Amino acid sequence: MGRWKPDARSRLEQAALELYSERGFGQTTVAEIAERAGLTERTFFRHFADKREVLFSGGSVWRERIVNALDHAPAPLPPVDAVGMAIEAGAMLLQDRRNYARRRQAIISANAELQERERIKLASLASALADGLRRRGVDDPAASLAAEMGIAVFRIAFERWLDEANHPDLARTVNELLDELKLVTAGK
Amino acid sequence: MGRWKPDARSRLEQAALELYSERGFGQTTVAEIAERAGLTERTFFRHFADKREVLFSGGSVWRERIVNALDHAPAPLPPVDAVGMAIEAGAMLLQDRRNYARRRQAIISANAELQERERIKLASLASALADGLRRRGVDDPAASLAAEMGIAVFRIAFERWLDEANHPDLARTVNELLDELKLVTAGK
DNA sequence: CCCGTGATGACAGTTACTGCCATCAGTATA
DNA sequence: TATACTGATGGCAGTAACTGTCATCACGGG
Repeated sequence: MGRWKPDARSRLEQAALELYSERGFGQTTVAEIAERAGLTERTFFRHFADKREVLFSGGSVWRERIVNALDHAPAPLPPVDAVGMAIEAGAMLLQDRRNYARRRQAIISANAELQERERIKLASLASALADGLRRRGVDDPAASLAAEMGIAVFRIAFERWLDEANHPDLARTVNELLDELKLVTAGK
Repeated sequence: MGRWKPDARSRLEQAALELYSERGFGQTTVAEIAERAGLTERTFFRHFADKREVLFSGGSVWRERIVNALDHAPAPLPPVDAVGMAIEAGAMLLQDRRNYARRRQAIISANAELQERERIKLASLASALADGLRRRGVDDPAASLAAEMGIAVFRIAFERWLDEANHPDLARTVNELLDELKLVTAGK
């Protein structure tokens, strides 16, 4: 074994999740997280830019999956549906982690700063999706609009999937909401 | 005259805007803002919850105007168009303050923390719009979706209005983007 | 003339975050 | 085998955002 126990980063993530759950985000200090992970506060900030980021850095692979799915969506697909496919791909990545997602979301929902971070991450994803649409030849503002629609649909689908028992399938919920979106914008 | 110079709050807003413009948000301390306003740091935090909020608290009347416009929109209007009317009403409030809006937005665009705050304010407005739609008898998820669409349209319209000379009218830009949105969701 | 009220100042305390230097196991290299 | 290098960590001091608490004192009402 090396000089230090391995997986410092995941130990920090684990410790943070536990402490944020137990006492709440605001009542947890970074020093406490580091201590539970067997590290120092300074090391925490080497792995995560700030106290909030420890809950979000795991989302990078999820994001890449979505952007990648958009790049591989069939070319003739209209922008909204291409985005829909991408979001579905992301949904599948979450499908079998509902318990973890619930636990994490309970922490976020209880704290305004964490909600800010979550929103900006989704905004950044929307921006990446708009870039992807432009790579497909979609012009602005259609690209920006379709991307934002996709994120809005995901957010609402995710919320429903988490707190209602009758929405067991996230990808399916995304699709239903996408259809609903089309009805709503058609003026129904 | 009273014991203190009046308008402490607006003096703080003014000082903050100046300093954020001159040195940037991150390079400005609250103590400096307070000093320029002829007050103390402690007093700053009595007027604003945090260093960011000083740029956003003025938005409360704007928000009320929008929600109010939604409540007064013609009853038979489909949700998306009712939201569109509300956003237009908000747009008119900004129409003759493009210079101020540009200056403020330049500050926000240069700082991630400020973008987080801006996004969460818009998210909160979306939530208020969804509430308003429910008061009009619109069911979920149509209410949430239409509200989010309205905010997305506003964001993109606002951006274009600020940095392009050929979009001089914000309300008009909102309307154009709303039409574009309908085309996009229709699969065009 | 006194008394409560409200906006402010003063000050200490916590904690998120940063910069800088030290440490030292493992690895490559001479 | 000796030496230099690297990378992850610890330690520690410093800044600045925020909070709690108490003091001050013009103003208005009684």
